[in-house]
Amino acid sequence: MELTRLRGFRDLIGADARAMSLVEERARALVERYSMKEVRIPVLERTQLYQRSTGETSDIVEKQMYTFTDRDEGETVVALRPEGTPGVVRAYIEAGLDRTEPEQRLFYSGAMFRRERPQKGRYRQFFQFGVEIFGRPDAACDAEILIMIDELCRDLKVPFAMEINSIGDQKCRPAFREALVQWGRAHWEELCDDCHNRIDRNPLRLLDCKIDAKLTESAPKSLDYLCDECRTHFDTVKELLSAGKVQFVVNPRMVRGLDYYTRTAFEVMAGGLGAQSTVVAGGRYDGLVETMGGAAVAGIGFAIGVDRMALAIQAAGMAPSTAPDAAIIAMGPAATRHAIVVARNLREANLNVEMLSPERKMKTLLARAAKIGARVAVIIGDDEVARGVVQIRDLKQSTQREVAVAEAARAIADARGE
RNA sequence: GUGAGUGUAGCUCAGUUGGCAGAGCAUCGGAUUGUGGCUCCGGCGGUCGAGGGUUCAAAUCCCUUCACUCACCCCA
Repeated sequence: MELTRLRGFRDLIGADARAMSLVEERARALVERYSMKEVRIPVLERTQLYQRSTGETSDIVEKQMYTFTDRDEGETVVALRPEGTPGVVRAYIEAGLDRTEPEQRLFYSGAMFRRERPQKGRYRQFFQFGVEIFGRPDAACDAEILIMIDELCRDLKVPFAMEINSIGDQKCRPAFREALVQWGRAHWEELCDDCHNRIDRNPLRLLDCKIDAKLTESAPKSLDYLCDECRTHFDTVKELLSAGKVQFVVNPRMVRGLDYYTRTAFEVMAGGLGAQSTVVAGGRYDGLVETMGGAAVAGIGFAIGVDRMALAIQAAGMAPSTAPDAAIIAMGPAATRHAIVVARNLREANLNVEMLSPERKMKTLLARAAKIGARVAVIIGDDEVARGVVQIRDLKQSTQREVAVAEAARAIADARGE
Protein backbone atom coordinates (compact mmCIF):
# COMPACT_ATOMS: atom_id res chain seq x y z
CA MET A 1 0.00 0.00 0.00
CA GLU A 2 1.59 3.24 -1.10
CA LEU A 3 -1.02 5.80 -0.05
CA THR A 4 -0.45 5.49 3.66
CA ARG A 5 -1.18 8.08 6.30
CA LEU A 6 1.38 10.79 7.00
CA ARG A 7 3.88 10.36 9.77
CA GLY A 8 2.54 11.49 13.11
CA PHE A 9 -1.06 11.52 11.87
CA ARG A 10 -3.36 8.89 13.29
CA ASP A 11 -6.41 6.92 12.29
CA LEU A 12 -8.45 6.11 15.35
CA ILE A 13 -10.89 3.28 15.00
CA GLY A 14 -13.35 1.91 17.53
CA ALA A 15 -12.24 1.92 21.15
CA ASP A 16 -9.43 4.45 20.61
CA ALA A 17 -11.79 6.91 18.96
CA ARG A 18 -14.40 6.29 21.64
CA ALA A 19 -11.94 7.18 24.39
CA MET A 20 -11.20 10.49 22.65
CA SER A 21 -14.89 11.28 22.27
CA LEU A 22 -15.52 10.43 25.90
CA VAL A 23 -12.95 12.99 27.02
CA GLU A 24 -14.53 15.61 24.78
CA GLU A 25 -18.06 14.78 25.89
CA ARG A 26 -17.22 14.94 29.58
CA ALA A 27 -15.25 18.14 29.12
CA ARG A 28 -18.16 19.73 27.29
CA ALA A 29 -20.64 18.73 29.98
CA LEU A 30 -18.22 20.13 32.56
CA VAL A 31 -17.73 23.55 30.99
CA GLU A 32 -21.45 23.92 30.46
CA ARG A 33 -21.90 23.49 34.21
CA TYR A 34 -19.45 26.36 34.54
CA SER A 35 -21.54 28.58 32.29
CA MET A 36 -19.04 28.73 29.46
CA LYS A 37 -19.83 29.48 25.85
CA GLU A 38 -18.41 27.71 22.84
CA VAL A 39 -16.19 29.46 20.33
CA ARG A 40 -15.31 27.91 16.98
CA ILE A 41 -12.23 29.32 15.35
CA PRO A 42 -10.39 28.64 12.09
CA VAL A 43 -7.80 25.93 11.70
CA LEU A 44 -5.80 28.21 9.41
CA GLU A 45 -4.58 31.64 10.52
CA ARG A 46 -1.89 34.12 9.60
CA THR A 47 1.50 32.85 10.69
CA GLN A 48 2.09 36.26 12.28
CA LEU A 49 -0.68 35.62 14.77
CA TYR A 50 1.36 32.87 16.38
CA GLN A 51 4.64 34.70 16.05
CA ARG A 52 3.21 37.62 17.98
CA SER A 53 1.47 35.65 20.74
CA THR A 54 3.16 32.30 21.17
CA GLY A 55 6.61 33.88 20.91
CA GLU A 56 9.21 34.27 18.17
CA THR A 57 11.76 32.17 19.96
CA SER A 58 9.47 29.32 21.01
CA ASP A 59 10.13 26.01 19.29
CA ILE A 60 6.52 25.91 18.20
CA VAL A 61 6.91 29.03 16.09
CA GLU A 62 10.51 28.51 15.13
CA LYS A 63 10.39 24.98 13.84
CA GLN A 64 7.13 23.16 14.44
CA MET A 65 4.48 25.05 12.52
CA TYR A 66 2.99 23.87 9.27
CA THR A 67 3.33 27.19 7.49
CA PHE A 68 3.08 28.09 3.81
CA THR A 69 2.33 30.96 1.45
CA ASP A 70 -1.26 31.15 0.25
CA ARG A 71 -1.91 31.71 -3.45
CA ASP A 72 -3.66 35.08 -3.28
CA GLU A 73 -2.22 38.37 -4.58
CA GLY A 74 -0.98 39.38 -1.16
CA GLU A 75 0.80 36.03 -0.80
CA THR A 76 -0.37 35.81 2.78
CA VAL A 77 1.78 33.56 4.93
CA VAL A 78 -0.54 31.21 6.78
CA ALA A 79 -0.18 28.37 9.27
CA LEU A 80 -2.18 25.45 10.60
CA ARG A 81 -2.92 26.33 14.22
CA PRO A 82 -0.36 24.87 16.65
CA GLU A 83 -2.49 25.87 19.65
CA GLY A 84 -5.86 27.44 20.35
CA THR A 85 -5.28 30.46 22.55
CA PRO A 86 -4.01 32.94 19.90
CA GLY A 87 -7.00 32.26 17.66
CA VAL A 88 -9.45 32.68 20.51
CA VAL A 89 -7.84 35.93 21.60
CA ARG A 90 -7.90 37.18 18.03
CA ALA A 91 -11.57 36.28 17.65
CA TYR A 92 -12.38 37.93 20.97
CA ILE A 93 -10.76 41.19 19.91
CA GLU A 94 -12.06 41.03 16.36
CA ALA A 95 -15.62 40.68 17.65
CA GLY A 96 -15.05 43.80 19.77
CA LEU A 97 -15.75 41.92 22.99
CA ASP A 98 -12.78 43.48 24.76
CA ARG A 99 -14.66 46.81 24.61
CA THR A 100 -18.32 45.82 24.66
CA GLU A 101 -18.45 42.83 26.99
CA PRO A 102 -14.95 42.14 28.24
CA GLU A 103 -15.91 39.44 30.68
CA GLN A 104 -16.18 36.22 28.65
CA ARG A 105 -16.00 32.53 29.50
CA LEU A 106 -15.19 30.58 26.36
CA PHE A 107 -14.25 27.03 25.36
CA TYR A 108 -13.12 25.39 22.14
CA SER A 109 -12.30 21.93 20.90
CA GLY A 110 -10.41 20.70 17.88
CA ALA A 111 -7.29 19.58 16.08
CA MET A 112 -3.95 21.32 16.42
CA PHE A 113 -0.84 20.72 14.32
CA ARG A 114 2.83 20.69 15.20
CA ARG A 115 5.54 19.12 13.13
CA GLU A 116 7.43 17.31 15.88
CA ARG A 117 9.05 13.91 16.01
CA PRO A 118 6.22 11.59 17.07
CA GLN A 119 6.32 9.51 20.22
CA LYS A 120 3.87 8.18 22.78
CA GLY A 121 1.33 10.92 23.49
CA ARG A 122 2.81 13.26 20.89
CA TYR A 123 1.41 13.41 17.38
CA ARG A 124 1.60 15.90 14.57
CA GLN A 125 -2.17 16.28 14.59
CA PHE A 126 -3.50 16.26 18.11
CA PHE A 127 -6.66 17.42 19.80
CA GLN A 128 -7.08 20.02 22.46
CA PHE A 129 -10.10 21.00 24.47
CA GLY A 130 -9.42 24.46 25.84
CA VAL A 131 -10.94 27.10 28.07
CA GLU A 132 -10.23 30.85 28.11
CA ILE A 133 -11.69 33.36 30.55
CA PHE A 134 -11.28 37.07 29.84
CA GLY A 135 -11.82 40.06 32.08
CA ARG A 136 -11.28 38.26 35.38
CA PRO A 137 -7.97 39.30 36.98
CA ASP A 138 -8.97 38.00 40.41
CA ALA A 139 -7.51 34.98 42.16
CA ALA A 140 -10.96 33.42 42.60
CA CYS A 141 -11.05 32.89 38.87
CA ASP A 142 -7.73 31.02 38.96
CA ALA A 143 -9.06 28.85 41.75
CA GLU A 144 -12.31 28.15 39.95
CA ILE A 145 -10.44 27.02 36.87
CA LEU A 146 -8.29 24.65 38.89
CA ILE A 147 -11.33 23.28 40.66
CA MET A 148 -12.89 22.66 37.26
CA ILE A 149 -9.83 20.70 36.12
CA ASP A 150 -9.83 18.71 39.34
CA GLU A 151 -13.48 17.89 38.75
CA LEU A 152 -12.79 16.63 35.23
CA CYS A 153 -9.92 14.38 36.24
CA ARG A 154 -12.01 12.87 39.01
CA ASP A 155 -14.93 12.41 36.64
CA LEU A 156 -12.69 10.56 34.18
CA LYS A 157 -11.27 8.44 37.02
CA VAL A 158 -7.69 8.93 35.97
CA PRO A 159 -4.91 8.98 38.57
CA PHE A 160 -3.45 12.47 38.41
CA ALA A 161 -1.30 15.06 40.18
CA MET A 162 -1.75 18.80 39.98
CA GLU A 163 1.14 21.22 40.25
CA ILE A 164 0.95 24.98 40.45
CA ASN A 165 3.43 27.82 40.51
CA SER A 166 3.58 31.56 40.00
CA ILE A 167 5.96 32.91 37.43
CA GLY A 168 5.35 36.60 38.17
CA ASP A 169 4.08 39.35 35.91
CA GLN A 170 5.51 42.01 33.58
CA LYS A 171 6.63 43.93 36.62
CA CYS A 172 8.55 41.30 38.57
CA ARG A 173 9.40 38.60 36.05
CA PRO A 174 12.20 40.49 34.23
CA ALA A 175 14.25 40.56 37.44
CA PHE A 176 13.74 36.85 37.95
CA ARG A 177 14.60 36.11 34.37
CA GLU A 178 17.75 38.18 34.64
CA ALA A 179 18.72 36.39 37.87
CA LEU A 180 18.36 33.04 36.09
CA VAL A 181 20.51 34.18 33.21
CA GLN A 182 23.15 35.38 35.64
CA TRP A 183 23.02 32.10 37.49
CA GLY A 184 23.27 30.16 34.24
CA ARG A 185 26.30 32.12 33.12
CA ALA A 186 27.97 31.55 36.48
CA HIS A 187 27.44 27.79 36.16
CA TRP A 188 28.12 27.60 32.42
CA GLU A 189 30.75 24.90 32.69
CA GLU A 190 28.50 22.57 34.65
CA LEU A 191 25.42 22.91 32.44
CA CYS A 192 24.54 20.68 29.51
CA ASP A 193 24.54 21.87 25.89
CA ASP A 194 20.75 22.16 25.80
CA CYS A 195 20.86 24.45 28.80
CA HIS A 196 23.50 26.63 27.14
CA ASN A 197 20.97 27.28 24.38
CA ARG A 198 18.16 27.82 26.84
CA ILE A 199 20.01 30.64 28.61
CA ASP A 200 19.50 32.89 25.61
CA ARG A 201 16.35 31.46 24.11
CA ASN A 202 14.21 30.68 27.10
CA PRO A 203 16.05 30.86 30.41
CA LEU A 204 13.02 29.73 32.44
CA ARG A 205 13.41 26.35 30.79
CA LEU A 206 16.66 25.82 32.66
CA LEU A 207 14.51 24.86 35.62
CA ASP A 208 12.95 21.79 34.12
CA CYS A 209 16.05 20.33 32.49
CA LYS A 210 16.23 16.62 33.23
CA ILE A 211 20.01 16.37 32.97
CA ASP A 212 20.82 19.30 35.19
CA ALA A 213 18.00 18.73 37.65
CA LYS A 214 20.39 18.37 40.61
CA LEU A 215 22.25 21.53 39.77
CA THR A 216 19.19 23.69 39.18
CA GLU A 217 17.93 23.01 42.68
CA SER A 218 20.20 25.86 43.70
CA ALA A 219 18.98 28.15 40.90
CA PRO A 220 16.81 31.20 41.64
CA LYS A 221 13.11 30.50 42.10
CA SER A 222 10.34 32.65 40.72
CA LEU A 223 8.53 32.60 44.04
CA ASP A 224 11.42 34.52 45.64
CA TYR A 225 11.12 37.30 43.09
CA LEU A 226 7.35 37.93 43.13
CA CYS A 227 6.18 41.49 43.64
CA ASP A 228 3.66 42.14 46.41
CA GLU A 229 0.67 41.95 44.09
CA CYS A 230 1.77 38.63 42.58
CA ARG A 231 2.57 37.24 46.02
CA THR A 232 -0.86 38.14 47.36
CA HIS A 233 -2.54 36.77 44.25
CA PHE A 234 -0.75 33.44 44.55
CA ASP A 235 -1.45 33.14 48.28
CA THR A 236 -5.13 33.75 47.66
CA VAL A 237 -5.23 31.11 44.92
CA LYS A 238 -3.70 28.52 47.26
CA GLU A 239 -6.09 29.45 50.05
CA LEU A 240 -9.13 29.14 47.78
CA LEU A 241 -7.92 25.81 46.41
CA SER A 242 -7.66 24.43 49.90
CA ALA A 243 -11.14 25.73 50.64
CA GLY A 244 -12.32 24.02 47.46
CA LYS A 245 -10.73 20.76 48.62
CA VAL A 246 -8.35 20.49 45.68
CA GLN A 247 -5.17 18.48 46.15
CA PHE A 248 -2.15 20.24 44.66
CA VAL A 249 1.53 20.76 45.18
CA VAL A 250 3.51 23.94 44.59
CA ASN A 251 6.31 23.20 42.19
CA PRO A 252 8.62 26.21 42.15
CA ARG A 253 10.50 24.77 39.17
CA MET A 254 7.51 24.52 36.87
CA VAL A 255 7.55 27.04 34.02
CA ARG A 256 5.58 27.66 30.86
CA GLY A 257 6.99 27.30 27.40
CA LEU A 258 5.01 30.11 25.87
CA ASP A 259 5.85 33.79 26.24
CA TYR A 260 2.44 35.11 27.15
CA TYR A 261 1.96 33.48 30.54
CA THR A 262 1.99 35.49 33.78
CA ARG A 263 1.40 34.72 37.45
CA THR A 264 -0.39 31.42 38.02
CA ALA A 265 0.88 28.49 35.96
CA PHE A 266 -0.35 24.95 36.38
CA GLU A 267 0.00 21.49 34.99
CA VAL A 268 -1.71 18.15 35.52
CA MET A 269 0.19 14.92 35.03
CA ALA A 270 -1.49 11.55 34.58
CA GLY A 271 -0.12 8.04 34.90
CA GLY A 272 0.43 5.43 32.20
CA LEU A 273 1.73 7.85 29.60
CA GLY A 274 5.51 7.59 29.44
CA ALA A 275 7.47 10.79 28.99
CA GLN A 276 4.62 12.94 27.68
CA SER A 277 2.55 12.80 30.83
CA THR A 278 1.11 16.30 30.94
CA VAL A 279 -2.60 16.02 30.17
CA VAL A 280 -3.74 19.51 31.14
CA ALA A 281 -1.70 22.70 31.27
CA GLY A 282 -2.34 26.40 31.32
CA GLY A 283 -2.04 29.61 33.20
CA ARG A 284 -2.78 33.28 33.43
CA TYR A 285 -1.89 35.62 30.57
CA ASP A 286 -2.88 39.10 31.68
CA GLY A 287 -0.95 41.05 29.03
CA LEU A 288 -1.84 39.01 25.97
CA VAL A 289 -5.01 40.72 24.80
CA GLU A 290 -3.31 44.08 24.88
CA THR A 291 -0.23 42.71 23.10
CA MET A 292 -2.51 41.48 20.35
CA GLY A 293 -3.96 44.93 19.83
CA GLY A 294 -6.97 44.75 22.15
CA ALA A 295 -7.85 46.52 25.38
CA ALA A 296 -5.98 45.83 28.61
CA VAL A 297 -8.04 42.81 29.65
CA ALA A 298 -6.91 39.99 31.92
CA GLY A 299 -6.97 36.41 30.68
CA ILE A 300 -6.50 32.89 31.97
CA GLY A 301 -6.91 29.55 30.30
CA PHE A 302 -5.84 25.97 29.86
CA ALA A 303 -5.99 23.15 27.37
CA ILE A 304 -6.65 19.47 27.83
CA GLY A 305 -4.48 17.19 25.71
CA VAL A 306 -7.34 15.03 24.51
CA ASP A 307 -5.14 12.34 22.94
CA ARG A 308 -3.11 12.00 26.11
CA MET A 309 -6.13 12.05 28.38
CA ALA A 310 -7.65 9.29 26.26
CA LEU A 311 -4.47 7.25 26.64
CA ALA A 312 -4.61 7.80 30.39
CA ILE A 313 -8.21 6.62 30.55
CA GLN A 314 -7.31 3.47 28.65
CA ALA A 315 -4.21 2.87 30.77
CA ALA A 316 -6.37 3.18 33.88
CA GLY A 317 -8.84 0.69 32.43
CA MET A 318 -11.63 3.28 32.55
CA ALA A 319 -12.49 3.16 28.85
CA PRO A 320 -16.20 2.72 28.29
CA SER A 321 -17.59 -0.50 26.90
CA THR A 322 -19.03 -0.36 23.40
CA ALA A 323 -20.57 -3.83 23.52
CA PRO A 324 -24.23 -4.02 22.48
CA ASP A 325 -26.98 -4.98 24.90
CA ALA A 326 -28.51 -7.35 22.39
CA ALA A 327 -27.66 -9.10 19.13
CA ILE A 328 -30.64 -9.98 16.94
CA ILE A 329 -30.60 -13.33 15.20
CA ALA A 330 -33.29 -13.82 12.57
CA MET A 331 -33.70 -17.17 10.84
CA GLY A 332 -35.07 -16.77 7.33
CA PRO A 333 -36.73 -13.98 5.29
CA ALA A 334 -40.07 -13.90 7.11
CA ALA A 335 -38.39 -13.70 10.47
CA THR A 336 -36.12 -10.95 9.19
CA ARG A 337 -39.10 -8.71 8.44
CA HIS A 338 -40.28 -9.24 11.95
CA ALA A 339 -36.82 -8.87 13.50
CA ILE A 340 -36.16 -5.52 11.90
CA VAL A 341 -39.21 -4.14 13.67
CA VAL A 342 -38.20 -5.70 16.96
CA ALA A 343 -34.73 -4.16 16.59
CA ARG A 344 -36.26 -0.75 16.05
CA ASN A 345 -38.48 -1.05 19.08
CA LEU A 346 -35.57 -2.08 21.27
CA ARG A 347 -33.52 0.87 20.10
CA GLU A 348 -36.41 3.19 20.83
CA ALA A 349 -36.26 1.77 24.33
CA ASN A 350 -32.68 3.11 24.43
CA LEU A 351 -30.93 -0.23 24.05
CA ASN A 352 -27.75 -0.78 22.05
CA VAL A 353 -28.78 -3.34 19.46
CA GLU A 354 -26.86 -5.00 16.65
CA MET A 355 -28.77 -6.99 14.07
CA LEU A 356 -26.73 -9.85 12.66
CA SER A 357 -26.75 -11.06 9.09
CA PRO A 358 -29.85 -13.19 8.44
CA GLU A 359 -28.01 -15.17 5.79
CA ARG A 360 -25.77 -17.18 8.04
CA LYS A 361 -26.22 -20.15 10.27
CA MET A 362 -27.49 -19.97 13.82
CA LYS A 363 -24.28 -21.48 15.10
CA THR A 364 -22.11 -18.86 13.45
CA LEU A 365 -24.39 -16.07 14.57
CA LEU A 366 -24.40 -17.10 18.20
CA ALA A 367 -20.64 -17.27 18.12
CA ARG A 368 -20.57 -13.78 16.64
CA ALA A 369 -23.03 -12.46 19.22
CA ALA A 370 -20.73 -13.71 21.96
CA LYS A 371 -17.66 -12.26 20.26
CA ILE A 372 -19.03 -8.74 20.03
CA GLY A 373 -19.84 -8.93 23.72
CA ALA A 374 -23.62 -8.81 23.46
CA ARG A 375 -25.29 -9.47 26.78
CA VAL A 376 -28.16 -11.36 25.17
CA ALA A 377 -29.06 -12.83 21.80
CA VAL A 378 -32.61 -12.25 20.62
CA ILE A 379 -33.57 -15.23 18.47
CA ILE A 380 -36.45 -14.95 16.05
CA GLY A 381 -37.59 -17.74 13.68
CA ASP A 382 -40.81 -18.48 11.83
CA ASP A 383 -42.21 -20.21 14.88
CA GLU A 384 -41.61 -17.16 17.09
CA VAL A 385 -43.15 -14.86 14.50
CA ALA A 386 -46.29 -16.97 14.37
CA ARG A 387 -46.64 -16.88 18.14
CA GLY A 388 -45.62 -13.22 18.67
CA VAL A 389 -42.67 -14.06 20.93
CA VAL A 390 -38.87 -13.96 20.88
CA GLN A 391 -36.24 -16.15 22.51
CA ILE A 392 -33.94 -14.20 24.77
CA ARG A 393 -30.70 -16.03 25.42
CA ASP A 394 -28.38 -14.72 28.11
CA LEU A 395 -24.95 -15.29 26.63
CA LYS A 396 -23.05 -15.07 29.88
CA GLN A 397 -25.26 -17.38 31.88
CA SER A 398 -26.29 -19.65 29.00
CA THR A 399 -29.92 -19.40 30.01
CA GLN A 400 -32.78 -18.83 27.65
CA ARG A 401 -36.39 -17.84 27.99
CA GLU A 402 -39.27 -17.02 25.74
CA VAL A 403 -41.01 -13.68 26.16
CA ALA A 404 -43.74 -11.81 24.32
CA VAL A 405 -42.44 -9.21 21.85
CA ALA A 406 -43.84 -6.41 23.98
CA GLU A 407 -41.85 -7.64 26.98
CA ALA A 408 -38.51 -7.96 25.17
CA ALA A 409 -37.09 -4.55 26.03
CA ARG A 410 -37.89 -5.05 29.70
CA ALA A 411 -36.28 -8.49 29.75
CA ILE A 412 -33.10 -7.28 28.06
CA ALA A 413 -32.78 -4.28 30.35
CA ASP A 414 -33.11 -6.65 33.30
CA ALA A 415 -30.39 -8.94 31.99
CA ARG A 416 -28.11 -5.95 31.47
CA GLY A 417 -28.85 -4.45 34.84
CA GLU A 418 -28.32 -7.47 37.04
C1' G B 1 16.74 18.26 14.81
C1' U B 2 19.64 14.05 18.02
C1' G B 3 19.94 8.96 19.90
C1' A B 4 18.49 3.84 20.65
C1' G B 5 15.47 -0.32 19.35
C1' U B 6 12.40 -2.94 15.85
C1' G B 7 10.64 -4.36 10.62
C1' U B 8 9.00 -12.26 8.56
C1' A B 9 1.03 -14.36 7.42
C1' G B 10 -4.55 -9.94 9.45
C1' C B 11 -2.16 -9.99 14.94
C1' U B 12 1.95 -11.75 18.43
C1' C B 13 6.41 -13.72 17.18
C1' A B 14 10.16 -18.24 16.05
C1' G B 15 13.64 -19.10 12.14
C1' U B 16 20.77 -22.27 14.75
C1' U B 17 27.44 -22.22 11.20
C1' G B 18 23.86 -18.88 4.64
C1' G B 19 20.67 -24.60 2.34
C1' C B 20 12.64 -26.11 0.64
C1' A B 21 8.94 -19.96 4.65
C1' G B 22 7.22 -21.73 10.31
C1' A B 23 4.08 -21.70 15.08
C1' G B 24 0.19 -19.74 18.11
C1' C B 25 -3.93 -16.57 17.75
C1' A B 26 -7.52 -14.60 14.31
C1' U B 27 -10.41 -15.79 9.97
C1' C B 28 -13.30 -19.27 6.75
C1' G B 29 -15.32 -24.33 6.28
C1' G B 30 -16.56 -29.22 8.46
C1' A B 31 -17.80 -32.85 12.85
C1' U B 32 -26.29 -33.99 9.80
C1' U B 33 -32.05 -30.19 11.21
C1' G B 34 -32.70 -23.68 15.17
C1' U B 35 -28.21 -22.76 19.89
C1' G B 36 -21.97 -19.82 21.08
C1' G B 37 -17.56 -20.30 24.34
C1' C B 38 -14.38 -26.23 25.06
C1' U B 39 -12.49 -30.08 21.69
C1' C B 40 -11.10 -32.41 16.90
C1' C B 41 -10.24 -32.06 11.44
C1' G B 42 -9.38 -29.06 7.18
C1' G B 43 -8.88 -24.45 4.12
C1' C B 44 -7.26 -19.41 3.17
C1' G B 45 -3.22 -16.47 4.13
C1' G B 46 3.99 -14.22 2.44
C1' U B 47 7.51 -9.05 -2.72
C1' C B 48 10.74 -12.04 4.82
C1' G B 49 9.81 -3.18 4.78
C1' A B 50 12.23 -1.45 -0.12
C1' G B 51 16.61 -1.16 -3.42
C1' G B 52 21.47 -2.82 -4.50
C1' G B 53 25.85 -6.05 -3.49
C1' U B 54 28.61 -10.84 -2.08
C1' U B 55 27.47 -16.18 -3.09
C1' C B 56 26.08 -22.18 -6.58
C1' A B 57 22.49 -20.54 -2.84
C1' A B 58 20.46 -14.76 1.38
C1' A B 59 14.89 -13.80 5.98
C1' U B 60 20.15 -14.77 7.58
C1' C B 61 26.36 -11.46 5.51
C1' C B 62 27.58 -6.11 3.49
C1' C B 63 25.85 -1.13 1.70
C1' U B 64 21.86 2.32 0.91
C1' U B 65 17.02 3.73 1.97
C1' C B 66 12.09 3.89 4.06
C1' A B 67 8.77 3.04 8.01
C1' C B 68 7.35 2.18 13.02
C1' U B 69 8.35 2.52 18.42
C1' C B 70 10.53 4.75 22.59
C1' A B 71 13.55 8.50 24.63
C1' C B 72 16.12 13.45 24.22
C1' C B 73 14.31 18.05 22.79
C1' C B 74 9.63 20.49 22.96
C1' C B 75 4.87 20.68 24.89
C1' A B 76 -1.20 19.70 25.85
